[in-house]
Amino acid sequence: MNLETIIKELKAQKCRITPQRKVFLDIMYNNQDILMTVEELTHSCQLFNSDINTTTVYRNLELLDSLGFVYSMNIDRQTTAYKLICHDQHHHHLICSNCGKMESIDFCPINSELLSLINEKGFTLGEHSLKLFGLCKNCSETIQS
Amino acid sequence: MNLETIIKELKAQKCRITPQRKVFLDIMYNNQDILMTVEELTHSCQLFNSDINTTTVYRNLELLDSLGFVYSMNIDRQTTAYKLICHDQHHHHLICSNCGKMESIDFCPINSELLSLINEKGFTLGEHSLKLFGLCKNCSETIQS
DNA sequence: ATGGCTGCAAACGTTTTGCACTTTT
DNA sequence: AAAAGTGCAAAACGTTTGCAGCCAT
Repeated sequence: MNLETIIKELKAQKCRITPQRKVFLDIMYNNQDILMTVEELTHSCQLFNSDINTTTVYRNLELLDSLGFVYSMNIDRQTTAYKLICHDQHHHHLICSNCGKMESIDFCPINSELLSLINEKGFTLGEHSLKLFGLCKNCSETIQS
Repeated sequence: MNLETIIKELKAQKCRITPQRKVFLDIMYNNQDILMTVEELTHSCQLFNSDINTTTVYRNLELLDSLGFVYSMNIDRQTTAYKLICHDQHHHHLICSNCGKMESIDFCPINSELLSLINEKGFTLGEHSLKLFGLCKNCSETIQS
């Protein structure tokens, strides 16, 4: 899914593409592999448009979130980080415990053995996600040196 | 892993087992399948000991967290929920999107196909977690009626 | 011209901290 | 007796909201 698709969806919702929003969307799109805090997002946006306010970042995050375009997680006790969800298709991930980078993998764990196990439990399967934590190539090299 | 093991570990860290802490640990242990907010934890603790303060709950959560015994997640934009991590062995989970209940499954997705894929990417595997979201038996029956 | 978007400042709710006191060891 | 834990109140922090003005459509 590309940026144009997201912008099209926003326009369909009667949202306007202001300069601030455009910069925000660019930043989110260009960093779709990493989790970013509100502070980092604001700072990155300000490199392109000095008029962007933290409040605006929050409001734009909320907007994207309401359309299901945002994935967020606590990175520590009082910091939440965000990233864009650009699901071309369904994917599972390698996640670097050091830098937070997510890399998609072309592998799905759902097989017949698992499905029959789920059935036995009376569980109705919805979304699923396989997350493999560890160190990405880059970080494991950096940390060792 | 049982409660005694956790208490033993706490004592090894020179922590004291006060009445408040004991109640807190009991509550965490007895609710290890569900995510609980600080408010819920405090309220539950107060049913057993009216002297437990929110601050104490926070401090005990932090203590357990520092020993790696706590799993936490944002359940909405401004609420975090916690649960005890009692890993007898490594486990994967069915998670009910409605009630938050986690049920362990005896299945692991790591196989040779996946391992060679990870190797190709230069990724160093650490922890991994398969989460299957959906509705537990109980909730799917309740919701349909 | 309209209605959505923004920045600012103030408000809000959760989490943390300082301190005096109590309790476990 | 010493060290750790507690409750309370205050502080700190991230996030949200109200409002007046601005700007994309």
